[in-house]
Amino acid sequence: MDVPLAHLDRPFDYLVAAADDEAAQPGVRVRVRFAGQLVSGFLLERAESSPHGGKLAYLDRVVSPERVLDPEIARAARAVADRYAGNLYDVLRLAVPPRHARVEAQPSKAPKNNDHPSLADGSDESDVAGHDADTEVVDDADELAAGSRAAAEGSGDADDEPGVRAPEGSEPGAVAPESNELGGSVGPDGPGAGPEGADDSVSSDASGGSAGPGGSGGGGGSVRGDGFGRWGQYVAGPAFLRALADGRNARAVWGALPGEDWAARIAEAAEATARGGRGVVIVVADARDLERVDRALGAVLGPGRHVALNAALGPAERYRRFLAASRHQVPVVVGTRAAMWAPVAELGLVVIWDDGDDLHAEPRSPYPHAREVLLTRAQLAGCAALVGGFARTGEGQLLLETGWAREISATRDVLRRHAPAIAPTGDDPQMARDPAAATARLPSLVWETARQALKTGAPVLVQVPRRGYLPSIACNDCRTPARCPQCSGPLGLHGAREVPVCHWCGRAAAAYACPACGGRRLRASITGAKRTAEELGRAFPGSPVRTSGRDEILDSVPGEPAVVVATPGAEPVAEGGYGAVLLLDAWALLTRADLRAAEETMRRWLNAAALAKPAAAGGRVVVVADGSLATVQALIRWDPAWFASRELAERRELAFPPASRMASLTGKAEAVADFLAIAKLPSDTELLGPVPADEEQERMLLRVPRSGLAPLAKALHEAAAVRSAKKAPLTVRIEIDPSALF
DNA sequence: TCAATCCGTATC
DNA sequence: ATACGGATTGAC
Repeated sequence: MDVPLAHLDRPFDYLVAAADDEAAQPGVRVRVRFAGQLVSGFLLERAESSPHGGKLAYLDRVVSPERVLDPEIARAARAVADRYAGNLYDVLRLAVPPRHARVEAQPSKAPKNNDHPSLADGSDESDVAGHDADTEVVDDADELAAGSRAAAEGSGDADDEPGVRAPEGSEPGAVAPESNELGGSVGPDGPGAGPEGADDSVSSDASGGSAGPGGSGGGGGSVRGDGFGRWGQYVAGPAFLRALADGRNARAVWGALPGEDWAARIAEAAEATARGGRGVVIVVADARDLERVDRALGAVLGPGRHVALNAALGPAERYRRFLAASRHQVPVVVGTRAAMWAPVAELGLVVIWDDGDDLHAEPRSPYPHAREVLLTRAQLAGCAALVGGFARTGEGQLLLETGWAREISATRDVLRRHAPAIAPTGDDPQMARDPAAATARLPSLVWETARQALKTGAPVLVQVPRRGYLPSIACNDCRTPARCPQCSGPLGLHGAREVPVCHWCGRAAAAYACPACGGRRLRASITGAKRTAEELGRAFPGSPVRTSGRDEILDSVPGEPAVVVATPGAEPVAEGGYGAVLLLDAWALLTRADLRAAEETMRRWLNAAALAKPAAAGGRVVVVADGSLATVQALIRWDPAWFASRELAERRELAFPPASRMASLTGKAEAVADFLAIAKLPSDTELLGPVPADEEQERMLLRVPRSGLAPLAKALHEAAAVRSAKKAPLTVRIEIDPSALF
């Protein structure tokens, strides 16, 4: 029910009048009288009786017979709300788009074609008009128990509900189960799910060699193909597709080859799943990626078999496409973040592409991340999952290390055939010190590489940093980022003060000395250097300069000589691939005041470098940085797996997420203090802070071991419930896995 | 002794 | 949030 109070975050039972009996099915929107006023809600479940002692009221009305809340979504939403210490209704608001009555009434013409005149829903009959509940049948009125038990209160008592049985310690919401057997074999078995849950998921399968000899990674037409097509280039690729077609719940983390037409690969995976009679949900980060997958799906599936959900759609079109999925007229849904909640019949596969992109983090309470939502759905539904990207996140690595998922990647051999030649320029202190005027001093390798590429008739991509990164500090001598000696949080310089202060715990590090070299002097990091790139462009008068950035993003550029200047995430695809990719943002990226700085740098570099031609076709990548840095090493060798494993190991050592889990509490100082006084935090909770936040607020960070997230989330939600029950005037914002950790 | 008010608690 | 009940206070 649409009440914002944490202590009312549970189902309530109502009687159903005989007139509503038919329409009042699980999943419909309802209006009920609650505490004297009419509120909206969803009907979760019908039941014969209620455990509620007091008197029951009648459902005020069924808003519409459309069953917009799929039971699978309802269960996942409850799990996600629990994981994020949020209210179920807040999650449902994200999951079910606002109703559009006119669209709902229109004959359900499926998106593009769709022939069958759909199920004849006698919806004309079920008008929601007048009905007086009171008179008629008081006694044999059904009662709708809104699932007191069914909603998987997670905690409550030990009586769990059949569907949500999960192995001990392997909370679906948690990114990776603590303990687990072979990937997926322990997953709960949905009611009519396919063959017995057994799956040896992606067994290694050496049949990869038969890949098409096509060579060039460029998006050359043929998408369809022989057997497993391009998936054959990956170890375990064919096995994965076979598992999808057979309806087994294989789960994989996929590192795409440079130049890969990844959208086509995803479409093929979707097609295999749909061929096996199951549904697919695909989530990508932005509209450009969506466009690519949309096209690829159209090519592979044919018309009318999928819908694309885009945040930019108007309410009517958005609801129309949602209904197409909800009414099971299409087996495949692709979209940006909000599509993570798309209902499909018989969920068989969830896919997320480039899960490190911060657009996957939902900005509305309770701030669930698309990867977590999709993996929770996969876990609960016992279906397959694919986490793909050129880069690999710490979370992706964790899925592999815990055995929850298997790796899909190419052998070094295959990789070598696809990768561009990548080289560092070596550290360039002048560049670092004075980026704005550095053009003349750009390492000659950069110039040479660009010039040669243009000469061969290919475009050149220049990746430059965006402005406005948070200033952080690093050792002036060796540039090791300065971290708090107490809690390993990043240090920053507040105002003109000279003493660095920890962004996390607020402690001043007066006597800071660099742990790497002992240096005592600190320097602020670089901000932007766009001008550098513009000057660079002007240095090649023969070639046009095109820019792609926040204001105007280019989808693609032709395969002709041009200098393309782009900020991370806005790089256009080049027809036939870029002859050269120049990465000029090393220091700005690497010294960012974010604990994910290195991972994010890697992701952006790989995403840009993946657009280059293979080395054999002349593709070159130059990164302006010191080749001895681990991040640069990983790029040169195109080894995101090595990098992610190293990164995760380091985070384990420093107790950073996802090796540990964090939550943040933000609010007025008194409110945060009150909250903490009430909360019964698990004993292994570590408190960091408080640290000042915006608008006279402060922020407290809580840290627990990775396996301890569920109890922490529960404790936080309970504390919020106590506070809302006693009408605490000042609110505290709870964020689990806060995205901006600095 | 009754009525107006305050506080705490439940809200199906 | 609101709405209700039971306790409390104050005036007749």
